[in-house]
Amino acid sequence: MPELPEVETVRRGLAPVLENRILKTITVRRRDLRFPVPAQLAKRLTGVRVTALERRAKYILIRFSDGHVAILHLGMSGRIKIFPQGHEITQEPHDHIVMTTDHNDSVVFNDPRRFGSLLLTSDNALADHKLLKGLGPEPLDAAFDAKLLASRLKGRHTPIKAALLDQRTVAGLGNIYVCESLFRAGISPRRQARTVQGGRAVKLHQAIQEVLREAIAAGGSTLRDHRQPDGELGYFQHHFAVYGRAGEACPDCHCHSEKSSGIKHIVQSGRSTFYCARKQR
DNA sequence: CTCCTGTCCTGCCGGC
DNA sequence: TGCCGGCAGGACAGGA
Repeated sequence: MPELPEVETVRRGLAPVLENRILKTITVRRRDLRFPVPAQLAKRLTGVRVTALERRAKYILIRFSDGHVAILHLGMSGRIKIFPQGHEITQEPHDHIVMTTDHNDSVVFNDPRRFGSLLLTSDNALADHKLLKGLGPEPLDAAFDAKLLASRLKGRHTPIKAALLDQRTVAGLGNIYVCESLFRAGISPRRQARTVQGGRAVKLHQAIQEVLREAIAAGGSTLRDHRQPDGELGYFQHHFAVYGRAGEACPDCHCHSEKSSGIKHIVQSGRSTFYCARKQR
């Protein structure tokens, strides 16, 4: 589920609840997530103050005053629920981790498919952590420009769709926002990555940043289960130009007519791709 | 190295 | 109505 905009939305919802708070209780109901939740996690973090919530790619980093850093990934179906102090905590299936702060707010990590993970490291080991080490640039950082994107795509003999899904190229894009970015840039998902240089790289860079910024502003996209931590729905899904719209006409286009059948749905490296063959080359 | 496929897990939806 | 196959927003591990 969650790509960069959804993860950023979760981070923003979580920050006011956790920052500068001491974790009073941490309950791990299921440890067998994508990676086992460290057995000592609760013991290490209980009674420690949270100093900051950050995001790197699709990871949420929870920093603690003693140098610990918790690395949270929501996988495909992970969700964060917040129960403000005084509200009844309703339990649901797949509530794997529950924590409560010294303000009596509760934070619940729910993940039916258990592709998510919660790991623990320390500030000085963070940069070298195996999950973070190979990640490409943050797409919304100033350091990420068209030139850097082009250099990351140079020489790559894989479709641009696959290259952008690869977190080592740019970190944080997933299936939806890759499709949407390629549409906006007018680039076919089947185009060889190495041919996205010069003007095409400029357009793609701009499209990626626009799509991500707009999606964050909309609180992310809600397909099945993404909600903001306060329960509000994200609404960027209403702005999808191509994702999930096979057979429809794409915006301002005559791709759906007697002679063409609208937005195409193909499968690339095992994932659905949606695009307009008329606008994307 | 790079690239591609299989795999983990549960829930839901459409078709028969 | 009920069952079953296929598919889902991710990304690692391992093979070619």
